[in-house]
Amino acid sequence: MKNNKEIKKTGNIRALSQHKILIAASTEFVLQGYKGATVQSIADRASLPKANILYYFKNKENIYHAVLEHTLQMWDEGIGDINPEDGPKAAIEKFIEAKVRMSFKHPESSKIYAMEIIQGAQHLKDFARTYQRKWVREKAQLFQQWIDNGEMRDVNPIHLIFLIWSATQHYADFETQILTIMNRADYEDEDVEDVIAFLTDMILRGCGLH
Amino acid sequence: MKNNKEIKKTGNIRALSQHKILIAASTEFVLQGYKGATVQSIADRASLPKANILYYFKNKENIYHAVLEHTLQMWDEGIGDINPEDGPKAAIEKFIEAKVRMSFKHPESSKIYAMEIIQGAQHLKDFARTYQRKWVREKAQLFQQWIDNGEMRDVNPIHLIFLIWSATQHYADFETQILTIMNRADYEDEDVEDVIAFLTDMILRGCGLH
DNA sequence: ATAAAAGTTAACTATTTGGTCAACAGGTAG
DNA sequence: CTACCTGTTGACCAAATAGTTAACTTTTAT
Repeated sequence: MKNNKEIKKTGNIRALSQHKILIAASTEFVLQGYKGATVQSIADRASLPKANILYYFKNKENIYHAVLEHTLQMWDEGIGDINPEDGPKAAIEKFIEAKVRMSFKHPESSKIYAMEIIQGAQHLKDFARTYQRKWVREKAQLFQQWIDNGEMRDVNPIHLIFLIWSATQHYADFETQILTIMNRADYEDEDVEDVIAFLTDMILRGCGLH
Repeated sequence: MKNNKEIKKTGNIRALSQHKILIAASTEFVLQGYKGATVQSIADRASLPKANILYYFKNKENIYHAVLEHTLQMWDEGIGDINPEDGPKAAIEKFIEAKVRMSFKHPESSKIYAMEIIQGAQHLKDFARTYQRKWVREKAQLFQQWIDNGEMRDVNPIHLIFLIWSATQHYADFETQILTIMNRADYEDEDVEDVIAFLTDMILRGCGLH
């Protein structure tokens, strides 16, 4: 008696609670790290009793897994797949724009991802080894074709991808530092456009595509 | 009876032990985060009994502070101060080279620094607010002068500094990911030169300085 | 030679924390 | 109405861990 229809009410409260917990957990994991985030602190942030958290997620590691999965989904969406039809200029423009918007919209996702990688990617090794490696190689090959066709300068495509990743994610991961240096409390909408314009300009020129 | 002369032998074992502990602690903090790194794990890695660790450092937070201080010293050295005499081209070249070499030589420092910032820079707020903000503004002004003199393209100097920081540190912080994607076990000396060449080329072009 | 200082270390303690459990509440289907 | 499933929650426990203590050894200064 558990078909998809019946999960309207029951499934609703489940999904709602789980989502609330996920958001709270994300914040805690970013702020305190995996070990530093306690089930109690997640519960407090979600305004639920601790036992209720453990009712929805078997244990703390499960919560973290769910958070990571959520993060990877974000990554997938925000990566702005490169389209061969576009040619190098439009492709790079779209890619940079997608990643910058992503960074400003979901900084926690970027931060959790970054922390996971910095600490050795214990939970993401497989992801990087399979999915991500394939993605990078494919896109690098695409850039190489454009280079061979004389459509853009001869730059190392893999390093180019790394450059775009690092430069865009920086605004999410190092948010605190950047805001402090710029003496601001928060980013403004304008900042997003500024960063897109700056990075697009710099990198297109670097590729001989201005 | 404690003048500087007497600290030759006594000070030696102190300095030696403290250094050994610092190195071990750095690794543990990177791998496990602040809360996740236990005094015992640091002791094990340093091959010392736990009580000995607490003899040299009053408590865990003290160890972390020492590690952070050590990291900031690294940062200071590795930042390769920008010299106004050099002009924009040489200045950017030197800056990029210094930061890239730094990243490959002391990835743990970069990682600890990155984690601290990502988590909200609780221990580094003052550093960023005073020292770092001043540094960035000074250097930005320098770039602005070069721009005004027509010595380089009109690009936002602050974002330029962020770009160089992010692109260079990426190879330290995301080491794991990059190696996995490139299907390698470790970086080679050659990689350092490749990255320096790639980033210098890209960014100089972006600044109209090729 | 010896006293003081510095360093070493096992054992212990108080606290924190992940996870369990059992009792209870609320809604839903037949 | 009633039996069942889902969800809620306080109380509890065992393990982990930061930090203390006190006994002991080694080094240094005179």
